[in-house]
Amino acid sequence: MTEYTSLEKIRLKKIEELRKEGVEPYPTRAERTHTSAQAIAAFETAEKAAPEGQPPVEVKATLTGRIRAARAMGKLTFAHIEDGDGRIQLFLRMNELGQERVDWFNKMLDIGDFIQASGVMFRTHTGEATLHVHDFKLLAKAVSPLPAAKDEVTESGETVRHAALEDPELRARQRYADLAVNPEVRETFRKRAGIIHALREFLDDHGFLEVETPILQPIYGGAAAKPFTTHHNQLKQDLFLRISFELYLKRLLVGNLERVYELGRDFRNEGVSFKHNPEFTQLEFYWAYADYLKVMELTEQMVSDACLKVTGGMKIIYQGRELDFTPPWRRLAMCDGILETSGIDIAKHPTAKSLFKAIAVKGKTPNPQATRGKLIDFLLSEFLEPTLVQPTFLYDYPRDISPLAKSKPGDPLTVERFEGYVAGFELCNAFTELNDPLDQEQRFIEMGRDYTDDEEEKHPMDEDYLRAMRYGMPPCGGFGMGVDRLAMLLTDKHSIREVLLFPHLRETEE
RNA sequence: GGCCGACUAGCUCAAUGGCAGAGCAGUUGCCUCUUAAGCAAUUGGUUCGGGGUUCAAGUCCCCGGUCGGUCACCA
Repeated sequence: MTEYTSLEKIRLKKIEELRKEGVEPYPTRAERTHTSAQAIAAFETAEKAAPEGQPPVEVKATLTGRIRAARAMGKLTFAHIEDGDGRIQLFLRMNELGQERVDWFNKMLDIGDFIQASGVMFRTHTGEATLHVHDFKLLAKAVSPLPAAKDEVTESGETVRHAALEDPELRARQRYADLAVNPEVRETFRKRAGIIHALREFLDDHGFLEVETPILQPIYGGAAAKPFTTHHNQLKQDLFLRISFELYLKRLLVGNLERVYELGRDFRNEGVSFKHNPEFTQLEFYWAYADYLKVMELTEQMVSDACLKVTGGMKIIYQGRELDFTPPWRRLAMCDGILETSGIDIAKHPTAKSLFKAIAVKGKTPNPQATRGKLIDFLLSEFLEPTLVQPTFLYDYPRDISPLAKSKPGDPLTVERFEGYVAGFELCNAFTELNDPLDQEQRFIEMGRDYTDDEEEKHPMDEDYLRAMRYGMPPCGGFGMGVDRLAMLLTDKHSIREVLLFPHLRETEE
């Protein structure tokens, strides 16, 4: 049973009164001729077209929106409504509406209600383009008051927000309220949509086919992560929510679909942090006859294209630092980067034991059980990652942490893999894909051995994937990117929660 | 999961261990160019939950919850 606050009870009473008066508080139909921005633009056009000293041609408009502010002055009322495009001021006067209607507006309508208002555009004494209201109608009554923000525009033109909805928990839990009162939040999600649109458009234009592969998978793979598990009752079959799209997309290359991509959700049953959410949006593409160098070039083009389309330029400010996405991005061999930042030359340490000692000398203590690859990964995150602020491709990774990547010719310990780093975190991951079925089978076996102490992260052998590869897979480059992280960069948000409409939150007692 | 911090009216925030407050929102008036409108009056509280110390707890202690930060985990 809903417990209503005193404010809500007052509004519920108003709803009762409205019904008694024969006014439907939730009418079925609404009309609108202009959005707020369109009405203002049409009025400004009319003003410009008018001859000197002559009044502009009358601009009639029917607007819809949510009441965000109201200032009643007896026989006169000013209000602001907000729609998807912005805000516009309404002007209600007893001369046109009669005292009774103006009083009714003030008494029965509240901030948060949706209304429809018709009238003629004019400019107030203070110069604001305003709708002079000749008729209005309630469209939807709000029972609960919005956690309202009030904006004050100071003389210097700055907007000061008063009593804003700021609590990050409440903003995430009640995203609808956050969106309703914080216009910049709506802008963030418009940008996010713009990024996704730009990525899709770029890949479509480059001949890639968008595909959809299973989210429910009998065997998970393509990344080292703990999966969510579920069960199909009728088939009595355990299933996993995918942790990546990789193995399915590469099967399609076997099927002669030469360029494929998928934009969708991955699920990983792991920690939640400012850059991790249990479900997140991933972009993967696979490109026959390309290698990781070609993928690098396509990546910097694709990301800079999205940046240009969404922000209007190649340079952005992220958390106070300027980042420049203009291609070409810096390319840095991982061993060089690690040598520069840590002083350790991994080429001189071919075994885990020797590398561990070298790290210990530097005063750091990684897990003593770690493989050589894991130790290199440790060096990477400990020393190198924080220095990778400008977009950088870090390339050539250790083989034993890259079971799906092809070895570098003449260097069996290294694979052709790169990761794109921006602002100190990983944005994307790509490699020349391993297409040798015998080598691939060997890698699965190696992974199984290395992870025996951690069953959940163990890479299961995917026999069907190997069968596909035995039919012949063209040489190819593959790519994966956390789209949420790109959205964080391009909207200047520190937390992934700010770019997810409904981020994962703990359950609350209701 | 560890550590640190926060949680008080619908919103934003105050309150040496000593009567729980302000602004906005709400309600009732006045007001025909306001824009955080103004003026006058007024309503509104399980101080996150539970336990303890004390003559007295929003404040101190313990347990729990949620959030934030950070570390760990995370190819």
